[in-house]
Amino acid sequence: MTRDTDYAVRALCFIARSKEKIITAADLVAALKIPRPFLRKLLQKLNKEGILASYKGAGGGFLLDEPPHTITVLRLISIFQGNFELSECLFKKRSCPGQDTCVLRGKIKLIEGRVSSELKKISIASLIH
Amino acid sequence: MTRDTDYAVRALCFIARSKEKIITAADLVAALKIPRPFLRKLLQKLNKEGILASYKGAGGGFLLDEPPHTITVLRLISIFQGNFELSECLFKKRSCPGQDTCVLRGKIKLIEGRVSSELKKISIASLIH
DNA sequence: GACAAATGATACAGATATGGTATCATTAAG
DNA sequence: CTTAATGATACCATATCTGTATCATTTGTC
Repeated sequence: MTRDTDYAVRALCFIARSKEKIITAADLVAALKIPRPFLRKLLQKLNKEGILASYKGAGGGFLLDEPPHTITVLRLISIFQGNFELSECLFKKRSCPGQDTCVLRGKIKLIEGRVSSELKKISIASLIH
Repeated sequence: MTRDTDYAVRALCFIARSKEKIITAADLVAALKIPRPFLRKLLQKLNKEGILASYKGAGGGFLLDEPPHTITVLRLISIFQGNFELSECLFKKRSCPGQDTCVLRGKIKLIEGRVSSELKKISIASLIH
């Protein structure tokens, strides 16, 4: 997990806890000590993904735009780090040399699938309870 | 998995198959089309780890120095990519802000443990059969 | 309407890791 | 002695990660 994802989890947990109340970037900086410009970028991304609603101008800020149980860690990872993959085939176009690599890749994909489904079970809701 | 690890798996499978026969870097380059200097660096590392025995000079090359079933993918990953971790705590020294992160980290560690034990089951022996 | 408080958009920068290259030293067989 | 091999190292290009800086836009309040 990268810092993006980690910060996002913490920010979302904080926002989810303060139900209804609008939260500003400044609030989050104060509470979580995340570098401000970094946090802002990340909040904007969450907004574009439809996870947060944003309100501009004085009195503005952010609110959850989805129920906390639909926001999973798997999803956050895929937002900030691209699709979750433990291993990627190096031979997209070219022919893959021998079967060993593919045997390995097959086993890894299996593990990957299990991990994905575990990460999908971890939601913001499950973290704040 | 990085390219290092991937190449290492393929190289070791190749070497494991040609039992007894000494294998040179040139053989591997020809068979697996891995960039030569990159491969050499990686073979040296496997040698230092005791996985390969090396012989210098004309007629030299590499041999397995361990039975294929003790060479696991988990071990190769830890050699080339450091200890296997899905997520790392960002707050080594400083106090961790709130419990959410630790709750999350706990769940991730659990998944991590399962993945590790799966990766430990995949050995060079299991790949060449 | 002016001002202040907030987000939106974007460009830039430093550090680190990854993937790969180049070079020279060392060893051993013939 | 020459040639074929590995050992050791230093270097480089690129991408990603983490973070900074700046300006534009919107909105509430006086």
